[in-house]
Amino acid sequence: MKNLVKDIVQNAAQKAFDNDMLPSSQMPDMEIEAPKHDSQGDLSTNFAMVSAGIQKMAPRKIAKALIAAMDPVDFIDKVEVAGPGFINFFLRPSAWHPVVDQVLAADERYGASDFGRNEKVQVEFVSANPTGPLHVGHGRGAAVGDAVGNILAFAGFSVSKEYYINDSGRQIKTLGTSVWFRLLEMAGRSIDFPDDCYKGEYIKDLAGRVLAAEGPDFVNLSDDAAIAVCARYAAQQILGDIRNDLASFGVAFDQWFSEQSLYDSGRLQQTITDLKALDLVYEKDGALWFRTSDFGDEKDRVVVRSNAMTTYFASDIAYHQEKYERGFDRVIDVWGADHHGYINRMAASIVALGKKREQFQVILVQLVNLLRGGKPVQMSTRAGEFVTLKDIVDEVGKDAARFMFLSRSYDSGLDFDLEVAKQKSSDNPVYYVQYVHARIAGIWSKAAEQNLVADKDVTRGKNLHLLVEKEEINLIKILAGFPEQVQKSAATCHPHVIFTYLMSLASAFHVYYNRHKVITADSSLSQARLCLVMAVKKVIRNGLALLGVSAPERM
RNA sequence: GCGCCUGUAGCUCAGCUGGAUAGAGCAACGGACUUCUAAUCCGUAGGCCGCAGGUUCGAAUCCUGCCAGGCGCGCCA
Repeated sequence: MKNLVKDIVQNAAQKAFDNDMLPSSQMPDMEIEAPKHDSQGDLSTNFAMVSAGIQKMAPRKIAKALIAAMDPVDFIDKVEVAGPGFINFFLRPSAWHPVVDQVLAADERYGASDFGRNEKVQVEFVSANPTGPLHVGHGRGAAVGDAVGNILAFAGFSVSKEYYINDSGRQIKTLGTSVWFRLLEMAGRSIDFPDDCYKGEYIKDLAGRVLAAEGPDFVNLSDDAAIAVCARYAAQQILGDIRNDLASFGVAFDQWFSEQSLYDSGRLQQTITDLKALDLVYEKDGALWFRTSDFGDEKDRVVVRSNAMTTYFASDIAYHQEKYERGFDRVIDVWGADHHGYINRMAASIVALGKKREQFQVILVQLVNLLRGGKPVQMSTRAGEFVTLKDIVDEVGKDAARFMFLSRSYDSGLDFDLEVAKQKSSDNPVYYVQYVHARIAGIWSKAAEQNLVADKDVTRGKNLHLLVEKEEINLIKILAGFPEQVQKSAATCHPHVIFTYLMSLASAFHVYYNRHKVITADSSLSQARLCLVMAVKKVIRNGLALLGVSAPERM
């Protein structure tokens, strides 16, 4: 619709120039948009205002000339100049009816596009260390990363979702130590449990499982050997739990990438060799430093410590190089806001090794405030007391949790109230939207009982010309806007755009539902309305799917 | 001290690649079920868009400086 109107404007501008009503034929960078108020028409363009400089004329004069040059079009009711020079188009209902056909025909692909031109994008998210269960923050990161991946894919990007497993290094050893000491405690030894070890209950649980698997003689092993066994076993178990929790949360990764594999394959050593060959590193105080400050970082960073161990940063450089070698044009990392200090050095390393800055993007997800009935839930990671993602999914359900995580821009902190997320009421936005889907399903089953619709798989609308009510046209306008919202969401990597869209579509439907009966005595009109609400149902489903939320037939 | 994010209705937040009269939910008050699901809808009330400058025909939106809150500034990961 917007493109149609744009063509009309451009043709009129050309014609006005040909007739000497406008001095220049140069087209400005105009916008066609839906105005805020009904009195301002259905669509509006700022053509005249942005042309003022080109035409050297007052905007309202340009607008008048343009309208005068416009050919009459059957679906346009009237065109007028308003405000500082907006040109407002008032459309007839018939202008909007084809949208319903488009939705029904495209079905689960309605809203999809080739906007991304198949560009290969990798989205890496969660990537929590396998040293403990996922918590609320990971939940928000998981919801965001997964939704961004879905949205980019829907918008025509070739997307791969990946989880980076930090299964190497000190924290895994700490995990092994933690389990080992708990195990010794169980075996009756008196142990001073170290302060820097993990203290959660799950560690004791793991210790019990190791003991059961290895047998009573296990406690006689040397510390080093036992810790290695415990570490391997515990990391494996925890990773398995993480996979299960994410699966329950509706998140599926295309790839799980092990940090340890970078050591095993020699990829990490290769990266160090490359850095030396390119003179990007130097030695100081016995350590090897990367000249990241030459590429926008605040200071240089150590990649090999004076004890010959590589840093986490070194693994990450190798890992990101490996990503680009796999052919990704763009790499998106989803990180918690507390890691923002890491962005510049990562970006610097990527630029230093020959990629463009735009090929690396970090989505920083701000922190989650977990509340219960408006009061903060006290958590202490150190003491091992925290609400896990699994706890939340068990308590409020996958759909409510995901919808809540995606309801706000990740640039803002998020208040997540367990009581609200659990409520099956209007306080809870997920039901507001899902209810639309279920209501329409209900209407359709009633219609089927009355044999109103012969074919449930409608691929185009019937009697659409009968849709003339204000609420019906409004609904169709919103349906027409879905593809654009998907693109906006993809272009900005902001899933809450879809959330906001769904809320407005759901609201428009509820208004319509309360004011008009879909099934009436008039079977032709009923059919037309059934097609309209079916289109709404499909768009709700498509939008929810992007956010990883289900669309129930019944509630 | 430096960096990132945030500041919009009583509360939680949309709107931020500049446009017309700044929106929604919750909370408050008053209404609507013999009807396809009241998990809904309608109405009322509620605003120096943190403050001060600047750019512009036009600023919640862009720039600068303040103020306030959150987070971060390791040869940790």
